[in-house]
Amino acid sequence: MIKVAIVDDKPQNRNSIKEKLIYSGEAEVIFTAQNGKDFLEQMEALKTASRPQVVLMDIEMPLMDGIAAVGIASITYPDTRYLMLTVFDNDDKIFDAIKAGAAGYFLKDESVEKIITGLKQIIEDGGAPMSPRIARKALNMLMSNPAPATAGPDDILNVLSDREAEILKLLVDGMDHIDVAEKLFLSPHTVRKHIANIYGKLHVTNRSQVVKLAMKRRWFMLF
Amino acid sequence: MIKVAIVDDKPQNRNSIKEKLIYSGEAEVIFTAQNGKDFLEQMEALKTASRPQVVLMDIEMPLMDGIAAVGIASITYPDTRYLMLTVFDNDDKIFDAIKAGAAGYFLKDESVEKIITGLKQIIEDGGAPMSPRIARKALNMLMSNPAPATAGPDDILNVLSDREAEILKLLVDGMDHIDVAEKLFLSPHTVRKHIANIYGKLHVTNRSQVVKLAMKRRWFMLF
DNA sequence: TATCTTTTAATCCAAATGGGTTATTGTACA
DNA sequence: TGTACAATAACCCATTTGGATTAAAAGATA
Repeated sequence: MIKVAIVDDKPQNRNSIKEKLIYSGEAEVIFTAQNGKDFLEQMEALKTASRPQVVLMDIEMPLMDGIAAVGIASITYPDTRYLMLTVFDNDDKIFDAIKAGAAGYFLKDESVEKIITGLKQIIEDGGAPMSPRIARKALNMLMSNPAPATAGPDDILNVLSDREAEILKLLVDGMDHIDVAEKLFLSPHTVRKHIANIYGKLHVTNRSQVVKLAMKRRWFMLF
Repeated sequence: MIKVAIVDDKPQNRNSIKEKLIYSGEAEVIFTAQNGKDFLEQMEALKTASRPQVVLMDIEMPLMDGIAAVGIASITYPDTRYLMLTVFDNDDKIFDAIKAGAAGYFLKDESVEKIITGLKQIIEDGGAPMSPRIARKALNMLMSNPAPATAGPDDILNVLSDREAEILKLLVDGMDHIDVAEKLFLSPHTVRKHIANIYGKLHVTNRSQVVKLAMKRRWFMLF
């Protein structure tokens, strides 16, 4: 049973979706809310374990709309997934919602089967219901803000030597060249030469930039 | 004029694309290369400012193929964008190339207009040419990559003042205290005082540690 | 063997950094 | 109206850092 919450300002919408989900026997409706503010208050009142796994959230609502609510909730309750409810598939607000932290969306007149399939999918493999057009737009956004997980630890070793990679890892851990020298039984001079070579290869000019790059590319997953 | 490099093992392919681009008057071909290795050597020989903005890269080539080349180049030259050249739109290797760091691809028999449009787009708004099918696949890959987002009681703005957060962001971008002072019209003394306060609040002792922490917690990457 | 790369180590200098301390101004809050 | 805090700015000092250059030894490769 998938634990779901429904947020919509129109009572008939809430009830219609709720009944569909309950009738399917696959989902259980933890609570319903009338707007973003109401939703956040009800989430706060619940214990962690009893919070919904998925929230179906209308975009346009009074007091606090769905985009604002997702923006907050996706930070404060990151384990819950957020799916928007919309009438049009080409709504620019869908994209705003994805930026705010929504995983995907359903059309309001979607069949029960499609909704249930989508819910299962998002719980099981994280795949979110989304049209190719929106997917494309979201991807562009992710790609322009350089990508996580494109280059793994293997790729960095094609660029840096083993020793350089070893030293870079220690730099990322916040050590200075003296610490590194002691840890690796090297002269501080040697360590500094390696660091200079690393900067050259990665085209950065200081410690912050190289740490940022290494973290962004997730080169050393061991922390 | 968009600065482009072309990498393809077949001379007639290189020339055909090169002439199309030059004829359009929109792009300038910085250099051409025969394979991945040749490409990397020519990149290394160039000064940063004169490197291509976009590289059109064939996938299958002798010595070093396009995927391996992009894997390395997207790390060593992250400011350059990489677009693959392929015959088939459903080639699984396109997906491998995207994982390695490519932004998108062109079909080899694409019209000049489409190529120019694609090049402009990638420079201006980061949008990469890609079919919806491939986009969806790539998006799923990126989305399944978990988002840590452990905000809450730890939320950055509850700890740091607005000014401190502003300065921290610039530090993460690799600026030193002089750069920050100029950017914010402050005295370098003031900036250093803020930095010291940030370190104190976050319990770190140097630049690397604070950059690592900010990146790990994703404080300044709302996506 | 000759050559290349990696790793090691050193020198020099100028600049940036970290760790203290002190002090003035402005704003918000009780 | 006083007090707290944020933001501003300055001073000190020792250490770390970045950049440039040189060079020796070990290992791999052709």
